[in-house]
Amino acid sequence: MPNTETIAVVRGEAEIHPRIAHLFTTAKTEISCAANDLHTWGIRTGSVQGPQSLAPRIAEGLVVRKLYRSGILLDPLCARYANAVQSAGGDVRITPDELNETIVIDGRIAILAGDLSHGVRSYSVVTVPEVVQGVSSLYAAAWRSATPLSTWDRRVAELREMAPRILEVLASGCKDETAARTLGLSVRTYRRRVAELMAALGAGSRFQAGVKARELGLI
Amino acid sequence: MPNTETIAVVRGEAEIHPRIAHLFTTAKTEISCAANDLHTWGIRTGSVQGPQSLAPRIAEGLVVRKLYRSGILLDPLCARYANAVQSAGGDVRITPDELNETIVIDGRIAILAGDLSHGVRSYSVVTVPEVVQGVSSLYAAAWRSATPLSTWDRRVAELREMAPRILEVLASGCKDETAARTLGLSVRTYRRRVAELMAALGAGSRFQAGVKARELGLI
DNA sequence: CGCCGATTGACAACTTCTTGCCAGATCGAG
DNA sequence: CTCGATCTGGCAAGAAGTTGTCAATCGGCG
Repeated sequence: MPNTETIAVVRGEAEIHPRIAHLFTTAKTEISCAANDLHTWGIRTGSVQGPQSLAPRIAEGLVVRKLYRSGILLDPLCARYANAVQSAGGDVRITPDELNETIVIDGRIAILAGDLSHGVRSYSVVTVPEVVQGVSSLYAAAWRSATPLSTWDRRVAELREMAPRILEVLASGCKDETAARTLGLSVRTYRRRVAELMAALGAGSRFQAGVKARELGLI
Repeated sequence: MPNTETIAVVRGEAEIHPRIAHLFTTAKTEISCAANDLHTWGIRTGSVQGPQSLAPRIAEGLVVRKLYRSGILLDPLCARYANAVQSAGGDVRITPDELNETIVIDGRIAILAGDLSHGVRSYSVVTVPEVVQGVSSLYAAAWRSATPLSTWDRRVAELREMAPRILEVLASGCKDETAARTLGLSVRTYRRRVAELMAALGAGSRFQAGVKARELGLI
């Protein structure tokens, strides 16, 4: 077998981001991407070109699918990016569930993001047909159960506006009564907002919500 | 006035870490440092030399004072580093309070860490005598109210060992009863450990604890 | 061997949070 | 102008978390 049909492990963003950028520019039929945030695949850092650059190729038939966690919609920058992908002709869906961060290119190459180890993240670049097929199936399943961006964005647009202030008072460690007063809301309404934030973050406890908010750079 | 007596603003770690490294090697009488974590001043990333390199100069009379947040002692690497500074002849104190991250060199230069802005941190490098004096005074006040490392470390040594597992179940979002069972503890004991963690992190709510744990890289 | 200090687990009181329900207010469409 | 939809705030029930107290256990020390 040609040695391109292997699994390569790449360590660190400096290594993986140029490869992704290259793969994105050479993709012919399909780019499918699942991300918990806009950092993993070099989008936030600008390592990958803006979605506008894909528009002509989408018009020519390139299929672009982006699957994101709902939590990222709480960040105005991320929300704007996701909408830009949609405007460029890409298809964007949102899920509240934790995602296995994945990229599939042309049904032939799959990139899977591993765990952080000593501050460095590993990525597996796979070209074995059976493995790529399996990863594609998993992606398709997650895609099917997700919700269109427009539906989610309508829901979180207002929440996004007040999310920074809510997260700030939550992160200050004070009680709901104090937080509500600080924001000029009733306790009930404040608690509604917190519940919405937790739902958007996919968090089952306030501790978990704090961790996720921090991970997403919302705090 | 010589233009060295100014305030310079430096943006980004790549800029500030080499300067700090240089200042550390040229310091004559005193290095005072306050850090909320071991990342801000380039310690965790290795940009600054290990504490052993200071030992000969400490023996010659260089005074090294390090003031850290109690939360960092939950990280074995950080705890080891702090103890190494102490072993090298430095003086290390611990506070549960939030710190204004500062370095003072020879009572003549002060470096203050600002807030993150768009993922980049600003640092102010100050040589104006009056300002440096004021910063030194603030540092001294925080130093006086802090506790020796040995006292704190005795307290958190056992907590440090089980902190990863506790933080992991906390971050999973499950209830205390479930978490306790997962760790093989009673609910009361689990809650004692969580309370100790929150105290070490200086957190008043679980949400705040989640944020701080994530910031410290404990999760 | 006995005593003492530390720790654990059970129980409980209290606080804080989660969510449902309902009345009233507001706003937009017909 | 009316009506329906939506949101807010108050109230409340229940769940989850916080902390105190006490009895039991264990290990170390004299």
